[in-house]
Amino acid sequence: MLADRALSRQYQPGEMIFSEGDPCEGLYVVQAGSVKIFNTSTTGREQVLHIEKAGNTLAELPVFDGGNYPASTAAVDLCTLLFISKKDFRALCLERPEMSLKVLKVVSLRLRQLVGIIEELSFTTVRNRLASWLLQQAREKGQKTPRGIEFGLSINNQELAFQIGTVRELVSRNLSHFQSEGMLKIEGRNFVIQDLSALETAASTK
Amino acid sequence: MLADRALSRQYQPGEMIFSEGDPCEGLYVVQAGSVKIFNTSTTGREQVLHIEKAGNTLAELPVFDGGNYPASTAAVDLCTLLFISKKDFRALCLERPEMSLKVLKVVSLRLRQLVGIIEELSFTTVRNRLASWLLQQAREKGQKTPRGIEFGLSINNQELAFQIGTVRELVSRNLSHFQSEGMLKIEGRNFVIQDLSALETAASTK
DNA sequence: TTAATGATGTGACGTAAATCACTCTAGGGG
DNA sequence: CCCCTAGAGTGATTTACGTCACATCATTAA
Repeated sequence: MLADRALSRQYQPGEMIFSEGDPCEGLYVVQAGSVKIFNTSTTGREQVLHIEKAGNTLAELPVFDGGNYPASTAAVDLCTLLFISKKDFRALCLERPEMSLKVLKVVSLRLRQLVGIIEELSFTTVRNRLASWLLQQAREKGQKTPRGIEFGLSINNQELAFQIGTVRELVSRNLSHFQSEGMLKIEGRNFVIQDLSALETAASTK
Repeated sequence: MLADRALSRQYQPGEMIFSEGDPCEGLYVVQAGSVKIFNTSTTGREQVLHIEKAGNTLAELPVFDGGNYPASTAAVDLCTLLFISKKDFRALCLERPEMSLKVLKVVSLRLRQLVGIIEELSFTTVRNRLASWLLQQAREKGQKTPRGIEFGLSINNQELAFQIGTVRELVSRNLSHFQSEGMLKIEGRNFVIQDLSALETAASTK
């Protein structure tokens, strides 16, 4: 069985799992916690490609095309990852064809997300992307209250900036704008969306 | 056999094959000519994701995750495409496991390219990307001559701009710069790279 | 209580990018 | 032969972005 040969390991928050350009040994399954996949610029900026939570796989691609990892991955929380070697996984795919289709589905979804990121980077402003990001958070974990839609944030502005492809300062400034325009209220790390439709307008490109 | 149920059709240069958001019916194989896969902004700009030449497949992703096409595709040249329905292709993958691995390899490569585009859009300037693009062309079809590395271009500046995610004017301006810096000579649609290493410097982010 | 640390908010500034508005040119069709 | 058009080149301008510098605030450690 596969699990016999798989290797489980724990990573500390912030710890690197692998770096862009590293040779690919196999793929990972996130068992607990969450990890971020990202690129780094020479000046220290980051562009987050994806956040992967428990239950999902990670780095499926280089298993099949033989190349190196195209991006880096680091633990966000304390997390546990299961490692499966390239060889074992390929064997499994040949043995069970339906497994391949599942992997294809995962990879397809990822491709779709990357296309979305490219579209955003090409055609939208930081303001647009930040508004979209807030709406996304609201959808995922927002609570409807009399004051609006509320949710808490576990990351700082720096990390948020990396997720929408910009820098800390612009996040800070644009959040201020949203507040002065009355569509958002921030208390510490608690966010209240007061005017959803205004935020939706801010998220759209026209 | 698969070919029995597949449908071949010819497309005129510039003709749309499908548009972003269209429901996915199946995938295509490029038999002749080439197509471009791209996104469009509300203001009419384009971002080319990939150019697909004869022999390659197209739109594999939505076959497996069931979503709509995430980008548009149009014929560049006069070209012929073979259409294979979603159902037929999925059946084929289950029947022949090694087929799945091949598709996975293609999709992985595509993913890798998209990550590359994101990295470029996030961290490089138009100048960098244009230099990279010229180097890429030189590698693909450049001829070494006494004057340098020569190649012809079949597309106009507008199309070139879309491929590197910018606008016509910036391409024109940056090509002028490269010429006045002595690393490039343009005669009509014929390009001569006179100083390769200078162009490589211009392509790198430092 | 104080010092130190990390995150945030913001003004000022420089630069790259996009847009607008033209001009110029070459080539094709009438 | 001339007109028309598509593509290219280019100045002027505006806007968005990123960087630097610094002040503020909260939290923690000493």
